[in-house]
Amino acid sequence: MRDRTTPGRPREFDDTEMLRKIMRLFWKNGFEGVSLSMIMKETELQKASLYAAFGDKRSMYLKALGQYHDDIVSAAALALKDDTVPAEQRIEAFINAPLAAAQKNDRSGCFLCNASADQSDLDPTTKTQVSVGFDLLTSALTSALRDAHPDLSPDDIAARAKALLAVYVGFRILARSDVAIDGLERAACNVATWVHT
Amino acid sequence: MRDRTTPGRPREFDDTEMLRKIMRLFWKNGFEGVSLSMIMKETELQKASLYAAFGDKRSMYLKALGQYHDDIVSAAALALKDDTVPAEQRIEAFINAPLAAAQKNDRSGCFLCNASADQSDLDPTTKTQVSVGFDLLTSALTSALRDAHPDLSPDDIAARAKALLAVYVGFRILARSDVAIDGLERAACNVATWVHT
DNA sequence: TGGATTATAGACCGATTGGTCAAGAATATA
DNA sequence: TATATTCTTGACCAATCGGTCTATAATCCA
Repeated sequence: MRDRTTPGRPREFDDTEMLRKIMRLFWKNGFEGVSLSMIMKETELQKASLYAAFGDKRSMYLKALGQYHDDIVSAAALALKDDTVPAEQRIEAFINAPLAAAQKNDRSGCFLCNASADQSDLDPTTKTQVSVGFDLLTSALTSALRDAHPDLSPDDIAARAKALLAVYVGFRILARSDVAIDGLERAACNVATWVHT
Repeated sequence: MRDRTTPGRPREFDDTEMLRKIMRLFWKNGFEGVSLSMIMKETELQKASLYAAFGDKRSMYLKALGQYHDDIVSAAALALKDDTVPAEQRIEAFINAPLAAAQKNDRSGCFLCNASADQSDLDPTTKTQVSVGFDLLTSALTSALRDAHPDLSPDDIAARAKALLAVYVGFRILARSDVAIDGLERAACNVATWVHT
């Protein structure tokens, strides 16, 4: 809820909660694949309330992307930096997450990846917001790799981090259509050996 | 043009040529991001002609995806199997293609990857068609890897092929939003060392 | 209690969506 | 030349699109 010392009629819904519902819609269907009427149905809010709270469709999308950043990307980055877990194990978990989700028949993929494919070339604001997300993951991967291989040069670390991010993104996209998850699993094991050396 | 012994008024346009224009639209904007009026403008055809030739919007999309398969994916697969070029060089060229395109400021990415992110979870026919494309690339990568490492087991080869495909797809998606291409380039060098050992 | 302020409900808007239809134009065959 | 067949044109369709507006309801502060 919002600050309850504000004058006027209080908002009857929780902004963040509604943003999460909107997020799931855009995540699954892309920007153009979501209509205002879908959002109204999902949130059970009237159009005017949505506009008053979040602005037009584009800024709903961007705010939904921001929510994904706060909820999902940040958590993934934190997990990658959690030094109570062995570094290599953290990285493996990150790389395996897309396959684990697919095995649970969750084919929604990664909103960041979907948005990059869907809107980054069309809307500059989306592009920068997606970049920020990828940058956060890159820096988290970097710090995990540094823990795993203190001997490697910063350049090597950076290159490996980007390569691992590419594998992650690739898995996310492939898992959306590739039915043969087990094939990807063996690929993940292969990547794991790259990480270990 | 089509068979000229058909009765009736002859078609005034080349199907494949128009399909390529439609392909570029869907490639860049996704399924919902393209309207019939955009297609009419791009092809300079009337709506009814488009429907008569290609069916409704969904089958235009699928036919456009098929055209991408015939034009682009097949060519990439052939290049990967071209044994007049050293196997490792073929693979490197494949992995570098996304970055080379991005450097030329071509951020359209890969239609297959975009379609996987955009429509695979929504339309089963798209999903299988995308899978077919990815399968072709996988088998081409497999044969290149076999040439490069005749000593490796088929399982190892298969795992590496999928991992490389994931890197390729990841690069394609990242290049759509990631401005720092040089960072990805060092990552590609890193992947190259994986290929060589 | 009485403004001032903010939120909700739902009618309303022009524009655009994907898709169809009827009429005419261009070809092949007979 | 007549007819059957196919293609092109452009009007036309209901439905939906994103977005706005007005009236009313609910709250805060004085």
